[in-house]
Amino acid sequence: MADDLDQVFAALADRTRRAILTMLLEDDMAVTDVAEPFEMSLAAISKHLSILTRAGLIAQEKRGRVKWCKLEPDAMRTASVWMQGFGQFEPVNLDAFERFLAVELDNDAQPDAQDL
Amino acid sequence: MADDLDQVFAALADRTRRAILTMLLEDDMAVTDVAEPFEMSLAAISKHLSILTRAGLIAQEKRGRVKWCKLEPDAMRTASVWMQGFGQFEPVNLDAFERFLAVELDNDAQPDAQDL
DNA sequence: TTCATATTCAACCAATTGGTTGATCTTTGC
DNA sequence: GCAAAGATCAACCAATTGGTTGAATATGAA
Repeated sequence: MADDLDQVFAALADRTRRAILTMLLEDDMAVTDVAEPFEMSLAAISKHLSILTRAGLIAQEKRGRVKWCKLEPDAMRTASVWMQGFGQFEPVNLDAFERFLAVELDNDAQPDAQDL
Repeated sequence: MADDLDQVFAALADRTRRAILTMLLEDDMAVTDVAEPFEMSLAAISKHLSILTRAGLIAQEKRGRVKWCKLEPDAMRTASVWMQGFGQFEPVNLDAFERFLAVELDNDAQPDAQDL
């Protein structure tokens, strides 16, 4: 029922899942390692990961007993193109992104610190 | 609790709301006119519009008894920048966008046709 | 074989979402 | 003043979401 954009935007509309994507930007990770920084059960993270997978934002590949998660950056393109139609955003401002990313990493990927 | 990105992405994760934004791309509209193409109560559209407003994606201004809705394209910039960090998207491909928009207009803004 | 590790499944729960209907409020036109 | 139009509010409902816990299912290591 829900189209691709529904799933991509819905997947992105959660702080935990965005933090996961940001972590995966650095490197591929196993499910347990993805879960480590969060104050939340492994099962919850597992659910988040399947939502991200269904949206096509990540891919999961099982090797042995470990399931590796890696970013699928292509999946965001359609959504990104959709959004760009609504403003004349200057072509990728990487500086702005780097600054934003730093903040996101502080706020999201270290829930212990933010929840005080 | 939910930060700005939460609200923007959550607002975009709904076909009806995306259709509304697409309609507003053409021109500012009154609430009743926004509601007209949808098979849904005015109250439902009113809720969608307040979600879009809370997310900062549109602004509503009351003139007389009519409330005008207009796009606030700036609000999407932060989200767009966030997304662009995950892929090396070629600088705005307007052709692709135009094609995509045509499809969105057919599928979303004319629910009668799509629901057959 | 046996034990531990990696991950998911299943059932449950509270909160949120997207919709409805009917009442309400404000503004306009006669 | 009064009725109609524009829009929201309030109460409700079913479905979904984001989390929990405990059991189940691999797989790897000893």
